[in-house]
Amino acid sequence: MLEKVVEMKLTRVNQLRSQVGQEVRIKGWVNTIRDQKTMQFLIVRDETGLIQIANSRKENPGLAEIISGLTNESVIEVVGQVMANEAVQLGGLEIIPKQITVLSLADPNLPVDKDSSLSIRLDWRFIDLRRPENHLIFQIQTTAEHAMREYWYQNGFIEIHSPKLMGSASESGAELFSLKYFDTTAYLAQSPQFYKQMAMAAGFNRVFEIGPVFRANPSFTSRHDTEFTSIDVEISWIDSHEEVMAFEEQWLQYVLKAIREKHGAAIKETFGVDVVVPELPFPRMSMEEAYQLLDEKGHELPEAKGDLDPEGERLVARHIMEKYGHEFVFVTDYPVAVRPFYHMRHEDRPHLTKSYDLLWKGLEITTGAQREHRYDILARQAQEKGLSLEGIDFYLNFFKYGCPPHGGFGFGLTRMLMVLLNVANVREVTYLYRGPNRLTP
RNA sequence: GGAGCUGUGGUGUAGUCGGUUAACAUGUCGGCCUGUCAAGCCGGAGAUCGCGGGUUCAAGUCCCGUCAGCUCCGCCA
Repeated sequence: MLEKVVEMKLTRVNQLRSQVGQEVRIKGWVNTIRDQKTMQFLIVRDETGLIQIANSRKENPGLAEIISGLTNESVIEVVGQVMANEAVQLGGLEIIPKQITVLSLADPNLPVDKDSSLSIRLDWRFIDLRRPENHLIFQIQTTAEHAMREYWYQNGFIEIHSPKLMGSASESGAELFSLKYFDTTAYLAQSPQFYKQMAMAAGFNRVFEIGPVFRANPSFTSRHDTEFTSIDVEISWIDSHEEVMAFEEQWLQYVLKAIREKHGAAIKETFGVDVVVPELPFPRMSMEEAYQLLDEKGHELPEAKGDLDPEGERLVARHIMEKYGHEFVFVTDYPVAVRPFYHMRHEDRPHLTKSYDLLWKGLEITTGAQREHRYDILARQAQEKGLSLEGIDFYLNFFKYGCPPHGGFGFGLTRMLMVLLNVANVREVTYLYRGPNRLTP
């Protein structure tokens, strides 16, 4: 008899409705204990939902003792009969237990709860992540990445995995983490930029990578971290950055459609956000136009010549929403001064790059551009930016032996989730956050 | 790197112009309770108020320093 029980198939909580009257076996966490004199109630939680377990002390004193010894968040196995019961507010279902096994007894003094500060919740991230809304976040992330890959796959992209250990910097600007590497120094990649461009020189035509990047910036904001997942795309045979934007908007539309179909209702219920599948094309606004707009709106322009400050980005986004009813906007043609050396410049306006940023609800989620693929021009632009050619020799070589015109973009995965779900901090949507003051857990 | 705010039992908070045993909720522990469902009721334990220094007869409460957290700016995805 006992052996038969042990062999019984595991049922997930969300399948119990179809098992009324049947004997089932479930496993999960103890969510709530209501231990009364005659009746005992447990709420057990698994990844799919909550179910009440109801035990009569008189009828089953042995189980009563086990239940009285339970603690919240303990992991148990319950074998029993599923009963429909209108009186049960939790879905009208309950299990009358026959056997309860404690698989992992939890210390009753939990160090966090859902109302704890973000910092404490991050200290105890594995407990915090048990909450269904956190499961949802990572289910959405999974759907997003899956849809991205589907789209790439359907469009002939090749996936690459570029090294994260590098012998030199890939881009100026963002600072690098350095580490001891045998008898020399290595750097953690702050971007797969150079290596995805290498794939263009290698004739891969179209590539993508989803991978970690590292930035040694002491950034104390709600949208920065020192390690994050970057989504990178690079495309050959383009004539301008417009083609990169055209790709990105179609790709994003596909991804958001998938997210809306699969999680739209849950996102609405849990985060109160309507997932909008964006219409094509996304609105575009040149940096010059953006500056004019901000000037008209009386926004004091930042000293940094030619870039938008966060407030400026929000104002532009609001304007686009009012005028076009669109959540996205491509801001294009950034001045040379605020862009890296490898961005191609406009032939007729050499002070402007063929580049763009994508803002979603006022937050920057992408930087893209057509790259400069002509060796001499690229080397000259690098020198103008004060880079030593020896340091990027390996990179410049990509353009020396025949390289297609190409362009691409980098996209922040957690920033996308943050904006999608309207959460205030990237740490909430990052599995394990890394920042200037956090290296654990 | 710059600016601001915050730092009180496990967790979340209150603490009024500085004044005697630091309060409340929740969790936890014990007891009670014939089906609960954010269970309820009674009782207990638990904080020397981030840390260091100062002002004062007296400091959680004021000042300085320091550390930590958060937010914004800079940097960027």
